[in-house]
Amino acid sequence: MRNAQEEEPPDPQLVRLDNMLLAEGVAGPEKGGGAAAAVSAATSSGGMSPDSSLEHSDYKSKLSQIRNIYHTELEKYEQACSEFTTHVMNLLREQSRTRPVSPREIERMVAIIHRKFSSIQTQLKQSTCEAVMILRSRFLDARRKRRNFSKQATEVLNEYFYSHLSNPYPSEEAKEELAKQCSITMSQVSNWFGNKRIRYKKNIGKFQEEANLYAMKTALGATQSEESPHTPNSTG
DNA sequence: CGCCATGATTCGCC
DNA sequence: GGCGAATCATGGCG
Repeated sequence: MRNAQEEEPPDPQLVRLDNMLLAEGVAGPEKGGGAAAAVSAATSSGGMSPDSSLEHSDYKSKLSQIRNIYHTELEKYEQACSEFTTHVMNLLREQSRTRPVSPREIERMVAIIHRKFSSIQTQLKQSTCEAVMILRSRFLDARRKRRNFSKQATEVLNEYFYSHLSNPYPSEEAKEELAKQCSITMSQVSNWFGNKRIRYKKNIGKFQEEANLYAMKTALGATQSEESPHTPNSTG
């Protein structure tokens, strides 16, 4: 305890950890709001599939589990820190009967103790962050759970894309309609069109066959304007 | 298993 | 906030 005397600025690593725990709703003020905010932040761009509410609540319960552990541990450390501090103060008080103890020395001791305990807290924060990251990658990274859309959904999307090939940018209303028809979210519709536009542009030749197919389909749909029960086309 | 298709995410731009 | 581009990670087929 004699060394480590120099004043260190706030550890950027620690600040980073604090920010992250706050963002994840682990270190936030209260339970419900924090976790919900973290989830909504994590799903801001990619909509979650509608059937993921079960996994979603699973995620929330696991996150609050992590949160509880974090808080009890943190509280334990803080309590231990203050207990140890008063203990050392008592020792110093005893020593002051036999030798001079300057206020500066007391100050220094307290600072050293706090530094030690805060380094322990940093470890706690680090492992908590790690746990949250693992949880997130398991539950919220939709890339790990990608499922191809149904053939019918892809058909609906392709029909729109190729019949609006000159301007394949569906409006909000159109996206909503497509999402409803395909039983997917609007974010997924946006993702699909984003991917489709860039991939179509990159290699128009590869999509020529597909383009012709859907051009023909819409042409047929326009002339027939009705579909018989057994034809596989679904121009609606 | 290797390869490509595909849905989702990230980053930079406006 | 939406978009293009690059990238990630999985699905699916041979």
